[in-house]
Amino acid sequence: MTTLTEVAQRAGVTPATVSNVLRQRGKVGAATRERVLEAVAALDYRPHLTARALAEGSTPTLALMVSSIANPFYPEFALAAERAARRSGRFLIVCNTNEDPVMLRAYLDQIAGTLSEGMLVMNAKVDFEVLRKTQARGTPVVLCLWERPETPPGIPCIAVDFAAAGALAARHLLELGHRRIGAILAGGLDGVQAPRYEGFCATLKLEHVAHPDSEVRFTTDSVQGGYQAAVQLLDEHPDLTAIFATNDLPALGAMHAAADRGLRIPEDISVIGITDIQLARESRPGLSTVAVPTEAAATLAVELLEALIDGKAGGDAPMQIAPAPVLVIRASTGPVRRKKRSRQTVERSRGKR
Amino acid sequence: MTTLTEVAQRAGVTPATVSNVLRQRGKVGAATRERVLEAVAALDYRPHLTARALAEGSTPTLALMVSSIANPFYPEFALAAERAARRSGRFLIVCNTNEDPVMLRAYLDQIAGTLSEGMLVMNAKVDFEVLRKTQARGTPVVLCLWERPETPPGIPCIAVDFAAAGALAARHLLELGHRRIGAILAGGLDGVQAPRYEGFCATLKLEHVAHPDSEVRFTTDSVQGGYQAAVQLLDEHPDLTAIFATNDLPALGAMHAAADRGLRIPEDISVIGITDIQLARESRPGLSTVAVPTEAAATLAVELLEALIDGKAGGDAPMQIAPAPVLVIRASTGPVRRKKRSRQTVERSRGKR
DNA sequence: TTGAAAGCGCTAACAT
DNA sequence: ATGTTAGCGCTTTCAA
Repeated sequence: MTTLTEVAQRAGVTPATVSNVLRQRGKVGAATRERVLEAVAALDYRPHLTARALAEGSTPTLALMVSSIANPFYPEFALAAERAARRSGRFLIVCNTNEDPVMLRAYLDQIAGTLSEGMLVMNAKVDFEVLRKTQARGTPVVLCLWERPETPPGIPCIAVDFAAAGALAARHLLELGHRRIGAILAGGLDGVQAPRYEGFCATLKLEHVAHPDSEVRFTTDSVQGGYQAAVQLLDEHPDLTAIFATNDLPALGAMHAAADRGLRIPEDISVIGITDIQLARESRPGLSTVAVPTEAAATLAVELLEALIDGKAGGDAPMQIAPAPVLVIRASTGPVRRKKRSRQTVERSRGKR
Repeated sequence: MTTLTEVAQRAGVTPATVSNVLRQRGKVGAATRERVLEAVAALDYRPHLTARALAEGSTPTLALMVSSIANPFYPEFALAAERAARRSGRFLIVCNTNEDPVMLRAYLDQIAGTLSEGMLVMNAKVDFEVLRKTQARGTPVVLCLWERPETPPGIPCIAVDFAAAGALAARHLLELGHRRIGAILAGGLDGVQAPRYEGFCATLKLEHVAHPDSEVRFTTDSVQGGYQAAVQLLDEHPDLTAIFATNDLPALGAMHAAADRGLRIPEDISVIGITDIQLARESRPGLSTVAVPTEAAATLAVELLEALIDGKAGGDAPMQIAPAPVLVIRASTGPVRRKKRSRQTVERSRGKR
């Protein structure tokens, strides 16, 4: 490994001078500058970022904590976050906590403030106390996708109005004439996706459309989970004309379930999700969904974190609201058909498939 | 931020002693040990990994260069790599080069040997010279998925026999009776996926099954690309009874194309891919594919890199071969149906046999 | 068993 | 315009 000192020796100057030309600090004579650059090139020198970090008191990296890279949404977010980080010359360390709070804590303890200057947290269930402690120790923390804009968590964060997303989905289905809509909630009533369901319910209520508890299913945030939930819903409520899922993955599963039951989408049943992940575009039929501002939220999160790092904002920085979710109509939703499906139709199609 | 020195002061000892108890070096009296630990707890001390790295001459991180996190295969690989890295207490920095060789170079230049001890490279098109230079500068590099086991690249690597994967796919289709098989090659004849296609062709040839050039399409490694390629193939060669794609994403696209054309899968047309990404399991019908040993390759890659870092292996380390790909039969492939095809078609396939 | 001291590679006052 | 000096926080001989 070549060091600054070696470059300095070869160029016949001191390390300080080399550092100056490298950092573009100016105040270096053109001649020496030349010699230094020549030496740098000749020795194939690369600055040692760790040493620089120690000397400067900060590392050019940000850490992103995700609960599960397996979920296709995270890579999309991570990609956007990395782009934003690179804009200010920072690297991104992706840490996968596997939904494990212990792992999250371990990461926070180990890399916050040492291997990285700041932490982006996307974890579903996080103990805010742990985040506050990290913050108190001096490393800025930003919660990336806070789902309740109406109640700031007391930690710097980017909020996304997920309730509005749920409402948008509900409104879309209502406008298409649907009145019997099954719902699939990934995670449960106390989970991070609950606000989406609340927004959905509120809109139905507003329009005086009944939505009995028997028409909701709680499941995991996966295609698989959505599939099973939809199977139950479809079997127990053959009069459903639409299904709303709080996330695209389960919505995709619901589409599969409907197809397996011989139901045509959207003629027999409409399906809508939330997020607009890449897959939603690529499914057949294309999944109607409510797009969440992934890119914008990631950019805002990085920018907020950087502001905190640079001291331009404090731990009491106001919550920032990401752009509003927008409805994306594809082929999985359509007007309700007058001629309702009868029990028999269902049985028949089931047998056929 | 609390430093070692502060802890030492509070415990009434020197930094060296604190370091010793923290590193479990033994040789510290039980009493002082107690006091030190107490001070550590009281001050909520966390070692500064950057400082430690500088003092020790190495950072506990590995970098993984991927060409595009957007491709769902990479997160799966990254997840496995991270797990393996954590086993030895290392963190993983994920660097997205966006298929851009300049970005790759920039990352290599900046973080190799400073922010990370070693580099895992998964990029499709890499300039080996750049990798060798990095290696020469002292930072180990491992190529994660070398696709030509028969010709080692001269850089430490994990090889996956992709040609065998292509052969397996071909054999499976042949055994089902298919004789007219369209192929979709993501990337082109000089791309990283070419060996898969070569393996496929070789097997067909071995069985004397014709595979004219007009029945291949080159496209991008995406659902979209596969869709378009399949549309062409299907339109121009209505007698095709199966489609082989060099990767799961385009295979999924091909399934969509077939469905859009009113073809039933696998009754009218069989589709098979390579890799076995999560999506292959979740598609409808489930995609038959040839599973690549993602987890094993990632683990091997990390272990090889760590061996290089620890000096247990040199830059001339032998190429390691990952476990052989295995055929995964799901619902997208089935026996050829004679009656579905035109008379002419049947005769033609018979004639070729 | 504990302490003192040197130094990892770099940066940043402060001198000259 | 360039050099000198003093660290950043930690580890690690080598002494005591």
